[in-house]
Amino acid sequence: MPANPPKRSTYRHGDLRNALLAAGTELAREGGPEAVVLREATRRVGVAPNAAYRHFADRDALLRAVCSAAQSRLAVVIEEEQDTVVREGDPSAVARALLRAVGTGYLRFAQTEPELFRTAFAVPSDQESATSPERAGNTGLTPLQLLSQALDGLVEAGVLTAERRPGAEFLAWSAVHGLATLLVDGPLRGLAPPKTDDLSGRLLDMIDHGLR
Amino acid sequence: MPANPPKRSTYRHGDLRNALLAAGTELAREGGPEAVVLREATRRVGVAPNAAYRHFADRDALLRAVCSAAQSRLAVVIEEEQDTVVREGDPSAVARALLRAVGTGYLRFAQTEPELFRTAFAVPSDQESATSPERAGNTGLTPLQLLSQALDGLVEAGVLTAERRPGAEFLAWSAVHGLATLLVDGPLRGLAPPKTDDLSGRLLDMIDHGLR
DNA sequence: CACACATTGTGGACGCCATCCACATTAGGG
DNA sequence: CCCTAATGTGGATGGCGTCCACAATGTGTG
Repeated sequence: MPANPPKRSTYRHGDLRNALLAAGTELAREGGPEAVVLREATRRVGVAPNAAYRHFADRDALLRAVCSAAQSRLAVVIEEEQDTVVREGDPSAVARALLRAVGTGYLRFAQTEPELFRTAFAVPSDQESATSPERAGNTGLTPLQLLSQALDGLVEAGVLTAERRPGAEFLAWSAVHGLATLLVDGPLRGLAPPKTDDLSGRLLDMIDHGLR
Repeated sequence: MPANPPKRSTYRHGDLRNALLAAGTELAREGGPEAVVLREATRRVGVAPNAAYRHFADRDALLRAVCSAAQSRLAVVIEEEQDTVVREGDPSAVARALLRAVGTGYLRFAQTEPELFRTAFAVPSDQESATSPERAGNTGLTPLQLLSQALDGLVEAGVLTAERRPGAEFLAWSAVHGLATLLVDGPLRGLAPPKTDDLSGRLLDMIDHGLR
């Protein structure tokens, strides 16, 4: 007999959509996308299962919202990483450091919040959703847009030729995303930080070198 | 009242484990890992749901078996791609072509059988399972081992220094795997073959160039 | 050759989940 | 102040994974 269920005094909750989103995100953080379960989310919020249907069409809609929130978190982590870059001196070095920061932040997020990272990519996206404001960080840019911006910077700084620019985001993204998933899900799971940092560094070198 | 259910004459099935594995693989091919459902697999085989438990500890065990089968398919596709490489002339060119074939086969599999590809990486693996014979192709090597072999070839041919060799499989794998998932699950979903081939080619160039 | 026993398949039940319909409660606008 | 639309509740349905008891069958032993 749990006295726990956070009973409301009011019949209305007042902010149920956000509360469910938060609960769902917490579930995702704990157990990945499979753990985002409607009934459990409503339970945690202290509301009947059906109440969720007033705010989300179905479980998948909730999962999509959680996914967007996770992407937004990822964007913020990348932004934080980019904020540590000193923007003085050789412009081409700065541009390269800003690109590198995208990868570093991406990989840091994957390793710090593996389940949330998995959730961020659990629902198939497309070109549209990859630029949806819901998935943006503090700068208003999504992870993909932050990457694109960094690559534009490379061109401006003359590090990358305009000819090689189109589609370069997908090459860089592929490499970083691939390593992230191998570290989180794949055979590299549970690799210790010194080794992971080495691999990450070498991968970013490969991009830096191979993109040109 | 479906007259369909393939009734057996014998009480014993005879090869239920394999039949379930085949049914599960078919489900995966149609709908990815989530579609690998015990009850549906038993239904297709014409057996009671519980019968599955004589051969698999639980649903997850079946999924793991399907996953291994999918990895094995992937290995075969890579092998097929490598078989098209003419092994004459400049040894370094051959070595590089053999590495390229790994990537090409990998990406071809992902695009040809997207759901099966997703399933192949649905269950978290580790260093051990990545070399399990269950995941091997006709040569007895798993996808990861085929890649390692190709990289060893690069060193032998003098294309890659021994110093850069250790861990190189994870760099190359990251890039290819990342692109594959972006094409299957991510924002590149539904990209048309001419464009995907272009991207794939450029990615493999990036690896070829950036690994050294 | 018969019979006990381990193996393999069946039937039925339980609890969890997503989802639907009908109903209850409440906030706000006419 | 009351009517209506929005929001939360209760109860039901059907699917799923899994467990237990039981039935059918293959097999090795005396």
